[in-house]
Amino acid sequence: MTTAATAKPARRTPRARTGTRASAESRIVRSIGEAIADRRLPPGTKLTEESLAEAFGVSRERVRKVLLLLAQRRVVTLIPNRGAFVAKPTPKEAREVFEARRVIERAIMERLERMPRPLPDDVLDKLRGHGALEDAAELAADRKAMIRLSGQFHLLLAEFAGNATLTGILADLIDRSSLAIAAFERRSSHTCSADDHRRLIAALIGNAPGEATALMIEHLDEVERQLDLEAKTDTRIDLKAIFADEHEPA
Amino acid sequence: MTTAATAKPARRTPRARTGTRASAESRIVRSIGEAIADRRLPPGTKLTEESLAEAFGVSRERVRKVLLLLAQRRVVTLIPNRGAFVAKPTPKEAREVFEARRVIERAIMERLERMPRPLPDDVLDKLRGHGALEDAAELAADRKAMIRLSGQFHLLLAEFAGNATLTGILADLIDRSSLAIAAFERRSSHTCSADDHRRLIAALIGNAPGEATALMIEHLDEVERQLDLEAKTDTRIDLKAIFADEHEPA
DNA sequence: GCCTCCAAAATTGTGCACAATCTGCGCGGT
DNA sequence: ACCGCGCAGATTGTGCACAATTTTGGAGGC
Repeated sequence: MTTAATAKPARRTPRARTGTRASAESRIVRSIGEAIADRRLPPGTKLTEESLAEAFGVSRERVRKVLLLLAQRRVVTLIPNRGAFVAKPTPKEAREVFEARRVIERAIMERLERMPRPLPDDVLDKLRGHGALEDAAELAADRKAMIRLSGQFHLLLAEFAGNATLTGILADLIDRSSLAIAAFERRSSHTCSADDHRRLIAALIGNAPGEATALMIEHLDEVERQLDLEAKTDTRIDLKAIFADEHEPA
Repeated sequence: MTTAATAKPARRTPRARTGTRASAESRIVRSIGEAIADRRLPPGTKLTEESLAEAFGVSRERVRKVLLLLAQRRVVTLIPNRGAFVAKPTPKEAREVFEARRVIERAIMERLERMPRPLPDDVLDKLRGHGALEDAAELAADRKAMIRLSGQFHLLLAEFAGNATLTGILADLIDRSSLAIAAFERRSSHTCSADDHRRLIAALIGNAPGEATALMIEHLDEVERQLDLEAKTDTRIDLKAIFADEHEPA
C-alpha cells in the first residue's frame, strides 16, 4: 500500500547476489531518510518491518538492520517489543539540535572566511551552480526539491571547510533539523528560504569580514524561530485540545 | 581464550529471559569501548564474532549487532566478508577529531563561563569530587583509571552546559580521541594530565572572563601535540621506507 | 452500560542451519 | 625455483522457523 509501487516480485531471486548488498542498505537508509525529511513520513509514524521489507523488496532482517542504523542517528525511535517509529523530537531536543548546528556551522563559516581569496574556481562554480538549482526549485515551487537542496547547501559549505568529521556530524544534525521542522513547523512557513542562501553565497564571495558567519547564525535563528516550540509535550494532550469543541457534552 | 573467564556455561538457558536484553547490549558496547580506550584492544585488532560471543557469553548475532553500533560510531571498522577490526584512524582523521572537539568544547566552555556565579552547589561538588578522583588515580599511577576519568571530566563539563545533544556528539568524539591517542601516541607521553584539569576547574570557579575557555583550547592542543601525526599514511609505504636501505640493488 | 479478563492475531526478537566468501596451504606445471 | 591453481578450513552473511511480547477483539460479569 502507500506508494509502494516498487514491490516488484524480484524479492527472492534463486541466486542471492551479495554484490549489491551494502549499496542496497545505504540506498534504503537514504530513501527512508528523504521520505522523513520531506514529510511523507511524519513524526510518530509506525514503521512496520514487514511493510518496509515488501516496499523495498528485501528481507525483514535487512530492514531491521537499516532501522538500527537510523535509530543510532536518532531519526527513528526503537521501542523494545513495540517496533520502530519515526522519531518525534521534543521541543527541548529541537532547540538543542539547532544550538548544536549554530556551534558547528559558525566554526565552519569562520574557517571558510579565513580561506585565501579569491576562492578556488571549483568552489565558486559549485556554489553558484547550487544557487541556480535552488532558484529553479523555488521558481517551480517544488517543495521536496527545495528541502533536499537546502540541506545539501549547508553540507556543501561544510565540505569546503575540509573537515569530513565535522561534515558527518552536521549531516546527522541536518536530518534531525528536518525532523524538528516536520514536527513543529507552523502553518504557512517557508522552510529554508533560498534568499538567505543567496545572500550567504554573496557574502562568502565578497568576504566582508564576519559577514557570512553572522548571516549563517541569523539564518539558523530564523529557521528555528519559524517553529512553534511551545508546550506540546504529549500527543494525548494534542488530541484532547484539537477535538475539544467537537465533543458535545450532552 | 584471552581473559574470557566469564564464559560461564549459562550461555543457553532453556527459557530466554529477554528482560536483560537491551542492558546486556549496552554493557557489551561499553565494555568493548573501554577496552579500546585503555589500549587492551589496540587499533587494527581483529574482532572475531565467535570469540566475542564466547567472551561475553552471548550469541553471535548479539555480538554482530554490537559491532554494527560500534562501527556506526567509527570505533570499529567493518569490512564486508572480512570482519570487524578496531578502527585505525588516519592522521588526517585524528586531526579532524581534535579540531571537532575544539569547536564543540569551546562552545561548551563559553556557555559555562556565561552561567551566573556562584555556580550551583551540586556542580561545584561534582567538579571537586571528580578532581579528587583524578588526583587519587594519578597518585596511584592507575593508568586505566586516569584515561577513563579524563574522558569523564570532559563529559561532565558538557553535561553542566545542559545540551544533551552536544554532549552525545562529544562522547563519540572522546572515544575517537582515545583511539587516535592509542594509534599515534609517542613513547613516554602522559595522556591527559590531571594538572590541566585542576587548572580548568579553578578557572571555572574563579571566572576570570575567557580564561577557562582558553585553558580548554590549550589543553586540547597540548594533547594533540603529544601525538606523532606525521606521514604514516599507509603500511606499505612504511615498509618500503623502513627497508629501503636493506634492499641491495646489485 | 462499562469494566475486566482472556484468547487469537499480529508483530517483534532470537537461535540455528546453511550459503557465500575469504584465507592458507600444498600440488603440479613450466 | 617460481608461479598459478585449487582444495580444505575458518569466518562472515542470510533466510527461516519458532519463541516471546504486545495488541486487538469479544465474551462475560458487575
